[in-house]
Amino acid sequence: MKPTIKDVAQKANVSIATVSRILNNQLGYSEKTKERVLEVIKELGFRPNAIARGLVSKRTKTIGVLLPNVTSSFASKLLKGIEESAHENDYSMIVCNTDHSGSRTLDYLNILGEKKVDGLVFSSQEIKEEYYETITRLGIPVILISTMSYRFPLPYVKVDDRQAAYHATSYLIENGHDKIAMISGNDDLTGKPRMEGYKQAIEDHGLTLDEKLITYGDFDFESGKKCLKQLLPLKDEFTAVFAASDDMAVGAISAAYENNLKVPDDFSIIGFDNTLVAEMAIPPLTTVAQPLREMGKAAIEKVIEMIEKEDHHASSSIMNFQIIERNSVKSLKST
Amino acid sequence: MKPTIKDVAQKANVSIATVSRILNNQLGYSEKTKERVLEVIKELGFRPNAIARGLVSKRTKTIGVLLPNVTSSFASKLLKGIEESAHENDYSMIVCNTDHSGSRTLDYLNILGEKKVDGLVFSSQEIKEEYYETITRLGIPVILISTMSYRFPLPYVKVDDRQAAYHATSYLIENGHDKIAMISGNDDLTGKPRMEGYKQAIEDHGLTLDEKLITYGDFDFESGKKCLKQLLPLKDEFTAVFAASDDMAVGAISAAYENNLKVPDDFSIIGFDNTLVAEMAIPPLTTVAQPLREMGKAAIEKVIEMIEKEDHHASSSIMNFQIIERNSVKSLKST
DNA sequence: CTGAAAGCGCTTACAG
DNA sequence: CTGAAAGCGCTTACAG
Repeated sequence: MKPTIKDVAQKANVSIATVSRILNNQLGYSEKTKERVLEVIKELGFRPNAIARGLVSKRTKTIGVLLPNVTSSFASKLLKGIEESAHENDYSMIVCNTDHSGSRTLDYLNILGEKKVDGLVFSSQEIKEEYYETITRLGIPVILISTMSYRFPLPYVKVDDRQAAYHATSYLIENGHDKIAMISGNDDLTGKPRMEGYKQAIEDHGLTLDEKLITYGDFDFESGKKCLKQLLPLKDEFTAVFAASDDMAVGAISAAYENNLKVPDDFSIIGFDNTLVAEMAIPPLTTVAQPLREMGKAAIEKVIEMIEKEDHHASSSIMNFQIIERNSVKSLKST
Repeated sequence: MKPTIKDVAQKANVSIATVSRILNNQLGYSEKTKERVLEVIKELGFRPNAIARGLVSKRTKTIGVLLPNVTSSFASKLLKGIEESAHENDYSMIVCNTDHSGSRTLDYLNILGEKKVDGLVFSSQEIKEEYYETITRLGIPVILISTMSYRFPLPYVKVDDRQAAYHATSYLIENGHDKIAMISGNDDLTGKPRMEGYKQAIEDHGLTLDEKLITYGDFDFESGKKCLKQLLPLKDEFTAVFAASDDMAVGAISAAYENNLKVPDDFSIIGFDNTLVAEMAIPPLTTVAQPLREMGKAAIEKVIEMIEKEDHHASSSIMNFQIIERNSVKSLKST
């Protein structure tokens, strides 16, 4: 049997209260007993039972992470930042793939509640009323990543999508493109603001918006392919495309390749996120970078602060984006 | 305050034992009291505290998952299979990024032990003696994915790397390539058997092995680039390359692109894994598929069976690989 | 069919 | 500086 606190107390000739105090770096024991107890602990290979500890302390040192899709390169990079920072702070993470399903999300929320996670990180999904209700019922702090809610006042960590999209589009325009298509997301969360930024940039630069050139995907690779195929008949009406995610941008490049079109010779493309696939693409993808790792880190630090201060309010953070120039955008200026 | 089992017992006029029985679908209560209790539970919005439950039942319904790198496309796809299957079986997963570090791995193993996970999934890492010792000490079942150990008898789920590599290499040979370079992994786990399969295929087909054409990476994108650059001066001495991972294959394609070399015109390449990046590559990558999702699923099912049967022994599974033909290999036959 | 009680392995007042 | 005791929220013999 694995040793418990009782075993070490007995062997060290002290009460379990004393062992507990030593374990938790509290006051109330002599240096001598501390040494003795520590020695017994090592001797026995004793490890405190976090479950028992959690039951009384009401802290499990674990955080629930909800994502719509673990497989996306967006999630991969985010997860890395979250994991790193959680581990640094002695927290573990339970990761949940919601698959964008409402019932799955709710289901997970309840499970996470039963498992008494100390806090929640919720990424890239709209906060439905029912989610908000059950989160509130759970009574634990939440931080949103790459999403926010006007209705529900939850703190978030994100980039200003509208502004970032504005810059991405402007970048294309500054490179001499005046007919720009868009592969947009189909949601209100990030799809819409990114599209608005795109439209605004076109307008501000005195170009005319062509709604035909706007196409809607779901941020994934396949949808990027599909969108580009939709755009194909209109090939002569644009010279560049702005994709609302790297995965979609790479999908577009892939569909172009299938149709013997080359990027950036036949058209330029700029992505969004700066995930690993952006580097991996042929040609390497010019994109607007979201600092995914830092965002994960910031989110974890915020929840932990909320947990430890027992204050479920936190400020939100707008992180900086940045345009990473690689080889998928051709300048039309010098030609 | 959140309702406890006591609250529902009181309100339903029964003992907590009865509530517990109903909660756990045991025998020993009338249909009438069951209904009443269930109603109270709903009324109060009662959810059992999994921590308290875990303390007495010794089951937490959570599994620890250790991976060297969550960001890799290999891990992404695997994680998806693991998550899906865990959730189907009402288990949660704590994911741990070991970063290939021994101390981190050990650290995590201990934390997972303290948190009383019911089982462990350990992927893509060598089992060092100290790992094995602490795993044994924890007394919970483990399943290995894409790794195994001759010294320590732990059940695993993997593909036969040697055989798969043999087939990948043979595939190139059958397509008319007789000078084949390799971008190998630098470890004994999967790197070595894949290289052996490669060598064997070359030998069996009566070709001559050229050690100069073997180069060593660490399975990641960057190392694939680096390896291809090493191979560049030898460009005329091979027509195809076998890369031990898709990430490295894509890295190689990327480095080729930088050097104005085209795949598959200037050389052919076959990868290993069939992760999402293989589909995303330009050209789409021909590769030997590991059924990553199924492997994750099989692993979870095995641990759960071990957990529930309280028998820490399980059979290992060799999963089937498959060559997925896409566009990165050119046939030299018809030319 | 049902309840009282012990106990899981800890932490935390309380008392000395 | 230290210990006895209560209690966290459950499950599980045991007894009826």
